[in-house]
Amino acid sequence: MPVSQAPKSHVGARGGIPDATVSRLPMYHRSLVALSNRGTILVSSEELADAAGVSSAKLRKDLSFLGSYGTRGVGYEVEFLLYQIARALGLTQEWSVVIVGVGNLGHALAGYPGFASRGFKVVGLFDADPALIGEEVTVAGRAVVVRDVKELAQTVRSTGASIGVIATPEASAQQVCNSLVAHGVTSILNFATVLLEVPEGVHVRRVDLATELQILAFHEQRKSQMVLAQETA
Amino acid sequence: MPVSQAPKSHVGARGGIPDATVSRLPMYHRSLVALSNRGTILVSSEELADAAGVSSAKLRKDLSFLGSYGTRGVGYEVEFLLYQIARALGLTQEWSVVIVGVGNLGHALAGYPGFASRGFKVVGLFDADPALIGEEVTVAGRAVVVRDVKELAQTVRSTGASIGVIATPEASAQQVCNSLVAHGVTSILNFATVLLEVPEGVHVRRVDLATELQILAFHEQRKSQMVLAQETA
DNA sequence: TAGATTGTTAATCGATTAACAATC
DNA sequence: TAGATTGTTAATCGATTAACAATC
Repeated sequence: MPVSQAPKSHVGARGGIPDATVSRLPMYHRSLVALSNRGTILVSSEELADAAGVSSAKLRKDLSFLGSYGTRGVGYEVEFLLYQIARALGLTQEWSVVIVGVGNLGHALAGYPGFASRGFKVVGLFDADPALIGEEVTVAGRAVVVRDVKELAQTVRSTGASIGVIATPEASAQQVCNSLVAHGVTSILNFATVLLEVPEGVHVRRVDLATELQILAFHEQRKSQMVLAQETA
Repeated sequence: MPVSQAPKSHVGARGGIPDATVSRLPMYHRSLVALSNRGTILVSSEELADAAGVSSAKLRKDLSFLGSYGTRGVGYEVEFLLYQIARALGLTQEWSVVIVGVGNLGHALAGYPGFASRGFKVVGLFDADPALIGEEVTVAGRAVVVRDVKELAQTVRSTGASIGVIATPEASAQQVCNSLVAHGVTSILNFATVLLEVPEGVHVRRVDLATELQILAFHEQRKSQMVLAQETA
């Protein structure tokens, strides 16, 4: 009884790109940019998968969710596929971003060259520390002045920024988050250790440096245990 | 025909903790530390799951891979569970870490308070820039001097550091990685955009700020598309 | 004993993979 | 036509979830 027609197509078809696939699209995008810079015209799924560090089967499956952008027996046109992935990710439009917290991490983020090249425009830098307010930070060649976090509302409203980055100490993260959300930000990248409470519809991604190190430690420990087990055996 | 006995138990049983579970252990650890600081003695799976932002079923399933550390009808002892998770993650031992690349990001990492409190000791800071070499950076109350990346080998050997953090520009990342691996580092946290080539047995985790922002942009775009679709309908 | 909560089971779901038909 | 490579299928695998028996 083949009843497997409707259920899967609901997810796989129009619009619904699996999370696992979305998380790999930036890698494909980056690999294609590198190929493009080298002047490569065509690329096979095998070559691109190699560059991105995945299997060719996975790559083809992933791309199939975006559409049918290759040519059988030939491969993919680099520029065309690059555009299609950029479009799927939303990189063909400009996104206004505000960064709250301009300590070392905030500085690192503001100076990150990967932002501007992918359509992210830092329209505001904010901090609560008077020592930092007024400082000029060079972001993608433009000078951006660090402003008081109290002026956040105005900037978010006037620029229509929909993405906010929180790089503050833990203690102020939730408060900053509330303020961002209240003024129209609906996507937040959180570098603070706390789990943010947000209303439904607001998307939060948390990047925690300690988490990454801890996972690394776990694997490191497992290695030494394996060595020990071998010695015992 | 119930043949499902051996296959699953191979992964679920001794030692083999699923990747998805490992990735959540740091969150549980953090939540337990918070509870411990508040003086909480006992916690139920429901409460802890809430604090960590997961379902109680998922939490109990995750914890069951570590062992049976709760009491039915009662809950989990905070201090005991905290220790067990720390032990599983390898946080009961000290890990020596070297950080290569002491720009804004490297500074942010070195100054990150979450390192020392979880047993990570920064034993070396390295850079290739003469302007940075010699600078004293305060790491967990100790002064650590930034040294020339050429002296990396000596420090890794003498301290037995097994974890390396790469916060260099893209161009030097692979070279630094090779050097780390050559001198005994077997786990690497990579903040550079490139995909590092490493020999088998070396564990690499990559954290890419641009990737995170791109995934955020994807979801943000999907929201606006949904709004558009609603308006059309 | 009655109430509470864990640890485990089994069903479901989503992601991965290998194989290959479609097609350039 | 022969060779190459995509896009899709179907099988497998791992993760999630709800329900509940075990047990404090």
